[in-house]
Amino acid sequence: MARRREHVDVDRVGINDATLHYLDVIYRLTQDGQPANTTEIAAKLGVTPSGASVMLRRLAERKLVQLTPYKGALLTPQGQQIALRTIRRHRLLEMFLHKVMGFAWDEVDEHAHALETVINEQFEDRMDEILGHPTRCPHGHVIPAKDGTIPPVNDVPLLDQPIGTTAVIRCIDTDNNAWLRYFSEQGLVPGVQVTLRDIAPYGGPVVLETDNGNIILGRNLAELILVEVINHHPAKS
Amino acid sequence: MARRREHVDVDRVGINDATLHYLDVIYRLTQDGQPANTTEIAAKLGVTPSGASVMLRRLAERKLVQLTPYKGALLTPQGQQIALRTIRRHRLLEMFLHKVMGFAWDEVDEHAHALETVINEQFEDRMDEILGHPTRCPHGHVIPAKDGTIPPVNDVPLLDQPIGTTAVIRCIDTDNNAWLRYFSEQGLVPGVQVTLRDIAPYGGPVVLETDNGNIILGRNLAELILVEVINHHPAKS
DNA sequence: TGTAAGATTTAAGCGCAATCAAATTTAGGT
DNA sequence: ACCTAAATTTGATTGCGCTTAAATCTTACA
Repeated sequence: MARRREHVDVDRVGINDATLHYLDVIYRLTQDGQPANTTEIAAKLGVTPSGASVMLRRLAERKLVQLTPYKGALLTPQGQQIALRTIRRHRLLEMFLHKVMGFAWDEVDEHAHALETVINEQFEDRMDEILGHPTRCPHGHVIPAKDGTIPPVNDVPLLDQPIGTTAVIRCIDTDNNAWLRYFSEQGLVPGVQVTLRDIAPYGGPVVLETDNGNIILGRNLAELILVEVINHHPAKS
Repeated sequence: MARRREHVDVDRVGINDATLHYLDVIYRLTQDGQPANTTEIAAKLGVTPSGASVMLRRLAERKLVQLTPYKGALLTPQGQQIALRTIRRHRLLEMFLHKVMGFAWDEVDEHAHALETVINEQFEDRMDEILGHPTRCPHGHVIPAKDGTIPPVNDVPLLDQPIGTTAVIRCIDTDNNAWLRYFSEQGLVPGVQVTLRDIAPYGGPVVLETDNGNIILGRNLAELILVEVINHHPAKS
């Protein structure tokens, strides 16, 4: 009989807080295809490298992580499945906290982090339904499906586009709350249309045109903006 | 300088999950003024009596519990303050889960229990505001104020009233989910008006009149109904 | 190629909340 | 007053995630 794609039972006992946070961090650090360093993982989790090293061995014994000693850690398919489920819950929570509870988009990460490991499938499904099955978190990160599938997106960095490009912001790719607050104060949030007017040389500032006038942004912030391009050579009106 | 009534900082580090659950359970078991037994506490928490015994000693060392060995445990004022804060969060969560998220009233306790120890003051305040500062949970239990004050209520057991009494249901005083589901199926929820028509002798059933006709209820269920009396001798209309 | 710096792992131990088994205290009935 | 049953505490141990300190591996560079 054909084996239908199933989602893992991440609510089963034996997978606890700490495990979920490790898998979450390792997932994010291995997005580039490279194994995650012990020290990097430890730093993200706020523990010492030796503590992380021990924990990584345990995760490897549980077949959640593929560990090459002294080289780094990757997630096994099973570990990735669980990580994606936690990330799904995190991003659904962020959306819920923002849209339903009215928290600012720079406040939601903290709350979502605390809640992501204690809610269960029923809670997850309820949020999903209330929100109308959203595909993105408030910052624009894509929400993985329950089966671990990642809906396709074609977000591209705004700064990779030629001057004159008009595009719609799809994601502000940072977890720095101060920066997020600044972005929203400038009106730079997903869904807003911008035109790239200038990129000053040698890491200089970037000028964006919006419906509310021009915005000058430092390069480090501007490169966090991911967009969907509308046209590269806007006709003069 | 006059010392204003302050609420404790229950989010401070050093008070963890387990502690909060113990204080919560002890609070409920000591509502009658009697110390809580080690075995009772252990049963409510799903641990062995020996485990509870050790934990109680630790809580006593931290001055959260007043422990008399072999006799039982009471909460200190500080322990009570923390317990009430947890209970406040639990009942606000129940209200939130029911009113905002649409969970049935027999589903909310489970979710609230998982969440009550991980949300913080900001989350608590946000729920309180969204809900319009409710004073009761969906089952009718009163929600303690942030400073540990308990709003006055004058709920009385329906079965303590004489036959013929008309009253409004204020609380269904049980945490048995199956019973709760049955109550709501019968339309017996807080706010509903009922008239006590009969109490059969020797622990027999009870007859209640509602807007939707008569309801016959087992004694054990009927005695869980707390009410506010409207009149003891209703005039025939 | 040797070596030093940095990253990583091992070793020993801690704190917490459990467990089981054994010892102890309490309370009730004759 | 005694003796037994039930409740409770103590003692020894476990699992987990963490710590610091010491040992070991890797890498880059002179």
